[in-house]
Order: sequence, then C-alpha cells, then structure tokens
Amino acid sequence: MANSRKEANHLRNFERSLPMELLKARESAMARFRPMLRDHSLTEQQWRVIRALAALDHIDASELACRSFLLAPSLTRILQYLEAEKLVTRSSDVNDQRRAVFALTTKGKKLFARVAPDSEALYIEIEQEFGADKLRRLYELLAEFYQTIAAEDETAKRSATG
Amino acid sequence: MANSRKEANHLRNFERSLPMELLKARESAMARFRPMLRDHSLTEQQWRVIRALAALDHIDASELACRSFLLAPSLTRILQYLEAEKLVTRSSDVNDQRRAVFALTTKGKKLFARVAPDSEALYIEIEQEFGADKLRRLYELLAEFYQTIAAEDETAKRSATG
DNA sequence: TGAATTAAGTTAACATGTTAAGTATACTTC
DNA sequence: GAAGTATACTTAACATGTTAACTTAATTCA
Repeated sequence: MANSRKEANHLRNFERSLPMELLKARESAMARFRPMLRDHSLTEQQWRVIRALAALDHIDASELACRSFLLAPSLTRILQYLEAEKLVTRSSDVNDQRRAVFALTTKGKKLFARVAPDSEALYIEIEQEFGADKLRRLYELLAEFYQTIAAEDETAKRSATG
Repeated sequence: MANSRKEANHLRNFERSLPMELLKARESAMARFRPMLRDHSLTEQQWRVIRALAALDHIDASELACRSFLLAPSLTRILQYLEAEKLVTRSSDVNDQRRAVFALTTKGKKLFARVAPDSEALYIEIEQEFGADKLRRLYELLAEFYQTIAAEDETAKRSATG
C-alpha cells in the first residue's frame, strides 16, 4: 500500500539524514588528510587559515573567517595559537582600529610550502580513485545545494562576501 | 600557457577544498535544523543518538556509535547526559559484560515523537527547494564517494558493520 | 589453566563548534 | 558633537571532535 511505502521512506530518511551523509563523505576525505596534517603538526582548521593567508596575505579577521569558513570564536583561538607559534603576525588596520589584519611570517610561508605539495598529492589521489568527472559533478551539486539552501536564511554568521 | 593554467587550477583547489565544500553544504542544511532542535533543547548529536535508538532499541554503544556516526568518547559523554536527563536507560549485555546496552525511556520516546515531525517537515522543505531528483543524485554521489574513498583505509574508528 | 592479547568503554587533554555576552571602535542622527 | 546604534572582534561556557592512555572483560593459545 502507498501508506506503508511512505512510512518506509520516512524511516529511511531518519536513518540516513543528509547532514550525516555529508559528514560521512567529509570524514572519508579527512581521514586521508588528517594524518598528513598531523605530520606537520597542524589541525585541519589551522591549515585552512594558513592556506587562506597564503592565497591572499594581509586580510582582516572577518575576511579570513569567510575564506576559511570558521566562526569568529574559533578563528580568534586559532590565530592566537598561530601567533604564538610565530607562523602569523597581527597588525591593526590603520583606517579602522577595530579590524585586525593578519599575514604569514617567513616561517608560516615555509610551512605552507612544505604542506601544499602533500595536500595536492592527496587531492590527485582522490580524484583518480573517484574519477575526475564525478568529482566535478559532486563539486557542482554541493555548490548548487548550499547556494539554494542557504539563500533564504542568510543569517550571515559567516558572511557571504565572496 | 599550460603551466600557468595548471597553477591556476592548483590555486582554485587550495581555496575550494573538497572537505570545506562538504562542510559548507552540511552547514547550510544544519542552519535549518539547528534552531528547530534548539527549540527541543537538543544538539544535533544528541538527536542522532535518539533517532538511532528510536529506529532500533536496545543496542550497544558500538552499534550506536556506528549508526549515529559518533566517536566513542563523544558518545560516552552524550549518553551520560541523556541518562541524566532520563531520556535513555543503560544496562549490561548478559553475554558480554563489557557491552553497555541502551534504550529510550518513555520520556525519550515521547521526545522523539515530538521532534520527528518537525525534522521531517524541514526535509520536505529542503527537498522541494533543491529538487527531489538532484537531492537523490547528491545522496548517490555522496555514498559512492565515501564508499570509494574510505574503502582502502578502513581504520574502522566508526566500524562499518552496517 | 594462566599469561598474553584483543575488544569495549571510559577518562583525560587539548582543539574546535556553538551560542551568548562583553569590549572597543566606528558610524548615525539629532 | 554627544547619545544611540552598529561593527569587529574577544571572552566565556558548555558540547563535541580527536588522539592517546587507561580499565575491565572476553578471547587465544601455549
């Protein structure tokens, strides 16, 4: 009957939620990256910040939060750690004393240069195993999904400037 | 030149990593679920545990970790909380004293019955906005991805029994 | 059977996620 | 130009993520 089929579908949804499927996919990828990052004594999030600064140096915390997709409190702690490790320097925006501007130190740039090739190697590995076409399609669907779903409720915790 | 195009691609990869794209998609969905769960005083992870127990009552912690996709230490803390809230009961497996077996209390079942419709409503909303076909395709790709990528390194932190 | 090993949970320690409140600077508007 | 508001962080508090060490019970195997 249609009714019992509908119930079956609901049960399947409850056991296989979309956030959890996204998490599983993410975790399967991170399971490869994490050991590599650990060899460089970095967490995933620390690496995201360093990567963002390597792509565009001298940016403020808000822009950094957006590009590394971190919430402000997490970013504050991570930047304090990276500063302590002398991987990053902090300065104030001359035109707006509220803003803190960050940049990689020489040590930070060297670290990025060491980690980047290892990261790239894993990407290539994943691309080869999963297939370049499917991977591209997955990227597309993911982008389309979050653009569609996050469109309305723009609470903008991580403000969508880019 | 081919060389500079290759570099451009690498840069794009560094700014748009796969784990981060998966995280963004996940976060866009969670941004809808979290307020609803908060209205029921539940975190996402607590809800995953309750949902797993609602689907299959009287299961041990290992099975629960697998089905809710939580690491053992997180699950331990969550179950301690759910026990304290009298949403869940704990007992020992008769045949294996190492195993802890959990079940929903009446209060826990009632909570599930209240939250489930709200959760389902959000799923339907998302399905309608994104499109059922694309959503199905996304589910497929995600499953295919983590089956492919996690296949080799089966460290089995969250053992893949199911 | 008893020592060695494995399996299931727990605890510990530190990093991040999440929400709310706090602080200082910039802006607005009267 | 001073009060009110908004912005850009920061801090606080608690929950979870991650790894490693620890405890206890089951299993293996000499």
